[in-house]
Amino acid sequence: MSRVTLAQWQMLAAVVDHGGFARAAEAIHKSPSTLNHAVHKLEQQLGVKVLEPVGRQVRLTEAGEMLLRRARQLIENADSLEDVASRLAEGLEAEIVLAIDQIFPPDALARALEAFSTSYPHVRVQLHETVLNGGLEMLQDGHADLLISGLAAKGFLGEPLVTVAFLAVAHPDHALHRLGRVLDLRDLEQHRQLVVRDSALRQSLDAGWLKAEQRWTVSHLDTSIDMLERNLGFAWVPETRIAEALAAGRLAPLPLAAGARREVPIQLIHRDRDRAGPATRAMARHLQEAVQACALGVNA
Amino acid sequence: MSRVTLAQWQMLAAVVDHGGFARAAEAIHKSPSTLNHAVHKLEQQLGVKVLEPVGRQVRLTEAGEMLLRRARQLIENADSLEDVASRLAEGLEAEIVLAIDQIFPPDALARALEAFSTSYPHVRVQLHETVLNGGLEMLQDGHADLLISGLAAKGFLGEPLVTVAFLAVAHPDHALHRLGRVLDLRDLEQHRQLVVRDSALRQSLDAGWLKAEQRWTVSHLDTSIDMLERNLGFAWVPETRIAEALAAGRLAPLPLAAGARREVPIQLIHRDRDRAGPATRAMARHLQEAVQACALGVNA
DNA sequence: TATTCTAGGTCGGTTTTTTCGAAGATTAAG
DNA sequence: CTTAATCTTCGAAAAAACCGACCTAGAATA
Repeated sequence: MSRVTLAQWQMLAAVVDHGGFARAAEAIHKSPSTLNHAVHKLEQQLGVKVLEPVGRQVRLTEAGEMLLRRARQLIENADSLEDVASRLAEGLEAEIVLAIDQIFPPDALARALEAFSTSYPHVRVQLHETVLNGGLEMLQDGHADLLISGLAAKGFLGEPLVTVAFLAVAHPDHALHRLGRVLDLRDLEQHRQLVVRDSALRQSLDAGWLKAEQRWTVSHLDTSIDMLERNLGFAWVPETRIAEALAAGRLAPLPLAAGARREVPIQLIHRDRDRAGPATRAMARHLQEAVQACALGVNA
Repeated sequence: MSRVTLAQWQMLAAVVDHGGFARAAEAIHKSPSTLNHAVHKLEQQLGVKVLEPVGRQVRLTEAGEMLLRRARQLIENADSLEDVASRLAEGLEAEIVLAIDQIFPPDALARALEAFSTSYPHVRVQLHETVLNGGLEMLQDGHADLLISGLAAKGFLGEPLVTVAFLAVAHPDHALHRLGRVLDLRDLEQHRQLVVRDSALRQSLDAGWLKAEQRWTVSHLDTSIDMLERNLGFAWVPETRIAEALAAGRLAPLPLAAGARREVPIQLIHRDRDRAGPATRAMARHLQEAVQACALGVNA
């Protein structure tokens, strides 16, 4: 089982690129005989002539041309691999774990991830869509590098990111709308509220803000919105997520006397800001920028 | 400029795959200390720890996992490269040159090329679409490995491949059709004939079968058919190439007294059948099979 | 035609790298 | 506390890569 080394392919490439053994030797700081030896050994190992004499020079054979073309790719891959390693050596993370609360606008998330993936194509991203305490739990257990949440984490420093507006809404045909008047909390308690289940494993926070008699708990915000549109209850949901449904008349805001709109400040929280690697920092920056870009996009 | 060798990556992979230095050493017939040295040197060159001790064994670090995943690809590419070389050593051609007369059905050609490319993905194919003597010239000059032509090549052995039926056709509104009667050659001579230019560089065969007063010569059969559909003349063209146009009424066969239909036997000719490499032989076989498959396809 | 210059090819010795076996250190299990 | 199974370290031996000097041959030149 003979093995051609990368160095051999590189030397062959050098000879071809610099047009001769002598020139190539100078370029890569080797002696001509070294190159000669390496190429001949390569030919012997493969059983294929890659260079043929023409006049007093050499040029690639047909087979050599084909092999070298592929060998160049191989060399490039090897370089790329070492490049990745060198970034890793500088502290770049191989993987970063994100805990993002479901209330965070998906547009901004997608934008941030896209920007991140172009700067750090080799860093894997693990994305957890959390709800309330679920995100905090991941942060506290050290299972997440970054958390985006509407809750404050004790003992962690967060940076304000954006405020998400929650709107109490229901289907236009919902009984609460049929009342045709301003509503108070007593009215709401008579009807079914849709809440999203806390994703925490240990201590689940009670996510309902109301003691509605009937309550359905779902795992994902999307499910909740889907149920709203099917007129299965009412709920507070992020305004940006239902903008289209409101415009199309599939949902309508409830005319509450107070509290129809809740502004929840969202924070970006590092597990350990000082020890965060470059990828984590970049991801944090991209998330900030994405939020602002989306805000501008809405205004424009 | 430190260079990690393929062997180093392979040893790392072996340690991981066989679950330890000792086992891996046995598997690849090296001593454990060799593997240890190689991996440590790798780590030192990259500046990254790839293995970490856990108990009395080792396992991949996060970074190591990522790097090894890519390294495996690299190793596979290198193996593939040497594999290609070994086939080359056995006489496989790096490139085969085909001279295919334009009258050869494109369907069959495409089918053959597709089949060939799956069996010999690394062999480049140079395809020359020739006309009449042009193909013979390439064969005689040694510029083509295989020729498909309707002409017989002196001094070369050909295998019959298929017969192509040529039909004299013109646009339905063409003056020849308006005559409304059976035509003879005198009639044709009064009108413009479209002929395809011989692609030979040295001795161009006069491709026209008629001494029509007006003649347009084009380089490609497709151009000729296009002109026919634009009612710019009449011509003999392969039936299979205009089947659709005939069915759609864009073209109509000329009612000639004789010679409206010409059967031209097509041959497959090797430059040197005995010395042909495996790729050339395979290509010849695929061409034969493609022709038969297409014939069946038409019947089905 | 003879000369000279400029390539690649060859050869022996030197230096570097790789490899190995043996001894040391560490940890899980008995 | 011993034992067995790991990885790790170390020095020497083997292998290889490397170099410089010399050889050979084609191409340009006088």
